[in-house]
Amino acid sequence: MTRDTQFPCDPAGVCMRCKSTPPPEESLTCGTCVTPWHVSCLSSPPKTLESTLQWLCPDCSGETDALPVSGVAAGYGSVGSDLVVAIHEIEADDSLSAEEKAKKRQQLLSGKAVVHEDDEEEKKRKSKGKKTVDEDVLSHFHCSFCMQLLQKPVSTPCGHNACLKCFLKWMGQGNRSCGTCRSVVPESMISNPHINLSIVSAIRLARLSKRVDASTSKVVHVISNEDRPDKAFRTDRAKKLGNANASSGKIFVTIPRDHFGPITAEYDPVRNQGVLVGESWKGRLTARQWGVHFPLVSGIAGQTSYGAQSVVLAGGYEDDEDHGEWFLYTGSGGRDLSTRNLRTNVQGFDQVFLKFNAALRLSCQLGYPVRVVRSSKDIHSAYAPEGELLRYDGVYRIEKCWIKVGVQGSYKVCRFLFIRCDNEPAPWTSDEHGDRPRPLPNVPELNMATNLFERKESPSWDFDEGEGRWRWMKPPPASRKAVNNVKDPEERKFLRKAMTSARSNTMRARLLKEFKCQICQQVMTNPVTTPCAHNFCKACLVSKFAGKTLMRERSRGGRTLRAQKNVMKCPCCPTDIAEFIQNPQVNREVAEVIEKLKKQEEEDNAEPVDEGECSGTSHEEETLPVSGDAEQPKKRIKLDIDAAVSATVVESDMK
DNA sequence: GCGAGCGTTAGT
DNA sequence: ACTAACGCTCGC
Repeated sequence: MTRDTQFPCDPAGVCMRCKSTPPPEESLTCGTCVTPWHVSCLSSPPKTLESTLQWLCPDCSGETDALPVSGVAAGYGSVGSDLVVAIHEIEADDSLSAEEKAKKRQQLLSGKAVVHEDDEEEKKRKSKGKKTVDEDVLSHFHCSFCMQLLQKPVSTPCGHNACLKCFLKWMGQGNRSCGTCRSVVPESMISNPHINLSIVSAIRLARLSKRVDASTSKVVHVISNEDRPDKAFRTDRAKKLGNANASSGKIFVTIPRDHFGPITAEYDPVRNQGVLVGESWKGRLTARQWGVHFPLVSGIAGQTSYGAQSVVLAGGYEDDEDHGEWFLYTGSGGRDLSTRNLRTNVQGFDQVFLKFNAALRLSCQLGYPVRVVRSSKDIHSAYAPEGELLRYDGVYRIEKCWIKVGVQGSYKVCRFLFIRCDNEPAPWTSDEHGDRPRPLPNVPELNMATNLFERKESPSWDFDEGEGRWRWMKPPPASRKAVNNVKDPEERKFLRKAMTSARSNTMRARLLKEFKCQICQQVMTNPVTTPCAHNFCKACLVSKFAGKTLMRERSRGGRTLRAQKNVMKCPCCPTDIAEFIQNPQVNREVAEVIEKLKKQEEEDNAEPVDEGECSGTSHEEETLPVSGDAEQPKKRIKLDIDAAVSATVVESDMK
């Protein structure tokens, strides 16, 4: 999920979005708040000279009020976002007045009308009297006039903050002093007030964090994911013991576990391309990391009353019959697991349409696309990948399912007829295009089948003749997977604590960075804001001009001339701040926020994390793989003549 | 190469 | 809480 957040340039002229310093020709100053912005980082930069001259920044034009809509479901046109659906629902509700609708819309967009769980969390937090970092920041930055959260904040030399509008209004009434303390405000600030960008950034960051909290806290596995290493790993101790799966790694895609259909680019923040047909992975752990098939052992991913999302063909069941574009799959269960060794196990009893088998049957009934992964372990299949790999082969639909007696003789197995229905060609073909609807194959064993089930309703995923591609003809099922997948309550508690702590730590660090003194580059102590809206430690600024007096005595040839004013340039810009230097006042609101953030940091650092609580997870391994070392899937390279010539880099699975 | 012996995850 | 699940590694 991407969030289109726009940021202006900071007081040093560095774009807060791309962190570069734009040259003057790429910098645009807002006509209203005189804030500089980096043109190439604007989502909708002005197109004509005229509009450039009258340009209003996203803050002043209200552009940022609109939350970007994301998370459009795969293949289902432009509809499908929960947010869009919710807004449509509000609009369609005749029982609401226009005003009520507007209010509901606003609540929705500001994240207030989100999940009940979060409300409960919120209540708990409030009852405990604990505020989050962002709440704390927001609560500090009130305008001294309107008492609302600062909008385009300006800071007076006496250290008080106000909205630009309120400030201008006050001055427009003929006042020449601070609305809070009645100190005189210099004429230069009245005629040319500057926005205090440090405060702007702090408020933006705090707001952003609130939004992120509200929108992601429901999908906990994505958050807890961040504590995981990029690679799945095993500890040395675990290896010695033969403990295969000490920990699975981070999930790189943003789909929930119960996501149906292809994994498209919008779910792939890492590469922004989605999972392509033909991509392969070393093992189940890495295949899981790219979201193609979540279970580590089970061949079927699914839920009884919801449907099955994916299957693996690994040759574990002798009855499987693979014809590439279609195959016969055997259900799960019915095995004698007494020795707990799955691969050597034999059928011990009949399979029934329960659990995963029921999930597959439901996907058959509703015509859902089921992701198919082939494993090189399937030595009987001509279509299995070579090398020790798992390969994503695209989506298939289950057309029929039934029960037959398995090849092992005395026990019944569930059978599923899978037919390919993907928009990308299968890895074993040289076709340019994906599948076209194909007739049902002849399946002799159907003559012996019992409990035959066929789809009667129209399939959810079907071929659109007009568009010439497969797509969701009915909306894909909304994800039901919301809550933490960590079941152990202790582990859950620990993760939750670690998560919130980590998140607020980052937020705190980022906020503190926004309050850096432009002279010592440290977080400011006794912050002062110049009339040109640059922030420094009081001590840094004063010492910078130590020894310099406001007036300069001049003498020539023994004669004393009229004293001349000393020019003292702001360390960040050419503004003369000599007057301000005479009596710089600490911006108390900024100071308080900094102090609180620092205090929280100290408290957190003093509180040791009990590692014992999370034994067996990431802390055992000494040599944890680091970020950037993420194992990316291999894309199978299609061999054409040109490629073959330069194919010294052909992937290992092509030998 | 086989299989013991373990591991994690998630459905129910 | 229980347990099934087309896995994984190491030692024999």
